[in-house]
Amino acid sequence: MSTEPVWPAELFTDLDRTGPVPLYYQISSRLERAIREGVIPSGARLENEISIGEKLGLSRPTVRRAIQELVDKGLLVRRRGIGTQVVQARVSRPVELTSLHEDLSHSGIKPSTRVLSLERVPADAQTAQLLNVDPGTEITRIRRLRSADGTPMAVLENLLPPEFADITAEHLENKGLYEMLRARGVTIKIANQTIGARRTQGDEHELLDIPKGSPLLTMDRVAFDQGGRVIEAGHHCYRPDLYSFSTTLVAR
Amino acid sequence: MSTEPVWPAELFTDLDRTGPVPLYYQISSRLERAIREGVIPSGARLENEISIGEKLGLSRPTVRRAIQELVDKGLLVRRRGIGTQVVQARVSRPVELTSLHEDLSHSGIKPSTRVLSLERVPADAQTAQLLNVDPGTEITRIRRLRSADGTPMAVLENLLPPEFADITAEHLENKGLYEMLRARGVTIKIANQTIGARRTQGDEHELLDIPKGSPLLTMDRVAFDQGGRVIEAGHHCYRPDLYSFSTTLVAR
DNA sequence: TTCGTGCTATTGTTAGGACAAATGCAGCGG
DNA sequence: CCGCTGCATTTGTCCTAACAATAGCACGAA
Repeated sequence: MSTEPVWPAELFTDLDRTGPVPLYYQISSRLERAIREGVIPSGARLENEISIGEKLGLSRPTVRRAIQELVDKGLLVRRRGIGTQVVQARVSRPVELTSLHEDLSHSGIKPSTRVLSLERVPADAQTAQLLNVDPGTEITRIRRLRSADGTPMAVLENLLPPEFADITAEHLENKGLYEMLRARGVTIKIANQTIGARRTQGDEHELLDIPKGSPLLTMDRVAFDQGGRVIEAGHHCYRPDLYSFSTTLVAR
Repeated sequence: MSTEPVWPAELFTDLDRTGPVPLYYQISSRLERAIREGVIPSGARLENEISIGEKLGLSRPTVRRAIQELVDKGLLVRRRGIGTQVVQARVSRPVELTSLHEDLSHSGIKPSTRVLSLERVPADAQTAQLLNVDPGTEITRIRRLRSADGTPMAVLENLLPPEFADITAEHLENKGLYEMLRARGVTIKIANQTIGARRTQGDEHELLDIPKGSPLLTMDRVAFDQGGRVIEAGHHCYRPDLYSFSTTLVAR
C-alpha cells in the first residue's frame, strides 16, 4: 500500500475475448513487452495476482498462468508471502527450436545459403540407426554453406529420411530447411542437441576461410515430430569467432 | 476402449496427502520414473486426464499439471482430440542449473578438483561491470582444474563478489563451488550461459594434457540470485573430446 | 465411391472458491 | 534492548465446474 507502483495504461486496455488468442497469452505478451522495453523497470514489484485480475476482469488462475509463462522465461521471480518481481538480470534469448537461418533473419542479418551438394545415398549402418530406417534405404544428404553478410559462418550437413526425396536445391537456397519442412506440414516437436568442439576436417577450413586445423563449434541435432518419427539429423560446424550459443537457465 | 493400455499398479498406490510434497509432483515423479524405466513403453497412449484423476482421487487440474511437467521435459506429447502419448525419442538430460561437479557425480564418475589459485584482487573495469560492483572492489578469483578418474577435463575460472571473501581452497577441493554456495544459504535463480569454442591459451594445454593450440569448448556463465544480485561469473574450458553439452528442446 | 455432416472423445481455456504456507511487521513481554 | 507471538499479505496448492476447439470415425447423401 505504501509504494504502489504506477502501471502503464496500455497494460489494461481491453482484451480480445472473441479471437482465438488465449487471454493468458495476451496478458503475458503485454507484460513481456513492457518488461523488455523497460516500461516496467528491473526490480519493480508487480501487484498481487488478485488485484491484477480485478483490473483486467480476469480470474486468478488466468493471471497466474500468464505470470507463470514469464517466470519460466526468467523475466519474473515469485516468492510466496512477498510478491512477484521483475528480474534484474539481463536475459538472453534461449536456444529455441529454430534454425540458424531464422535466428539470423530475426537479428536483422541477411543470411545466404549455398548448396554444396544434395544427393540421395543408401544409408549406412550408423546413419540408418540415426534416422531409424533400414540400412540401405535411400536417404537425402545435404551439405550447405551458410553465410551472413557475405562472410561464411557455418557448414551444415543434414540427413533426411526417404519421404523428403523430392526437395530441390532451389528450395534450400532461399528458404532454409526448417521453414521448408513447415511449409510441407511437418512440425518438429522435440529435438536432441549436443554441442561440442573439434578441429576442422577435410575442406571445412577452405569453406569457412580459416586456417587448417582451427577450432570449430559443432552442433549435432536429431529432430522428431509429435509421433516420434525422425524428421532430420544434422551435423553443423560454426566458426567460433562468429557464432556461439546463449541460454538462460531458470532454477526450479 | 479397444486398445486399453494396462497400467502398472504402483502408479495408483496411495498418495501422501499430509506431507509437504505436492500431489501433482508425486504423480509426475511416478510417471517419469515409469517412463524412464520403460514400464510405460515409448509411444504408449495414456488414459485421458479425467479417468486418471478418478483412479487417483484427484481433480483434473492436478492431473493436468502433473502431465504438463512431463510435457515440458519432453517425455510426453499432448494433442487435443487425440490424447497424451509417451514420446518415442530418447531424451537426454537437459542442461541444468548444476555444476560440472554434480553432473559428474550423478553419472557415477568420481570428480576431483585441484585448486590452482585462489586470490583476492581488485576488480578491473570489465570484471566490475560483470559482477556489478565498483571498479577496484576486492573480489575473489579462483582457478581450478577438474579431473574425472584422474584425467584432466576442464579448467574452471570463477569470479566471486566481495561477500564470499572468506572461502578457502580446502572447501573447494571437496565440495564444488555451487554446493558450497548452497550450503551458505545462497540460491541461484537465474543464469545466463554462452557456449563457444577457441584455441588453448597460456598454460591450458599443459593443464589439460593436450597439444598447444588445440580446440577448447568454452562456457561463460553469470549466475544471479532471486534479487538479481550477481553470485558468480565463470569462464570454463573443457576438453572437447571428453565433454559436450546436451539439451532436449521442446516446441511450444 | 467420395464427400461432407454430425457425433464422440479428448485436450485447451477460463472461472471462482477454499485452505495452506511463507514472509514481514507490529506489538508485547522479558 | 531483544526475542517472541500473532496478524496481514501474498503466493502455492487443490477442488469443482463449464464451455471451446480439434481429431477421428461412422454414417448417409450425391
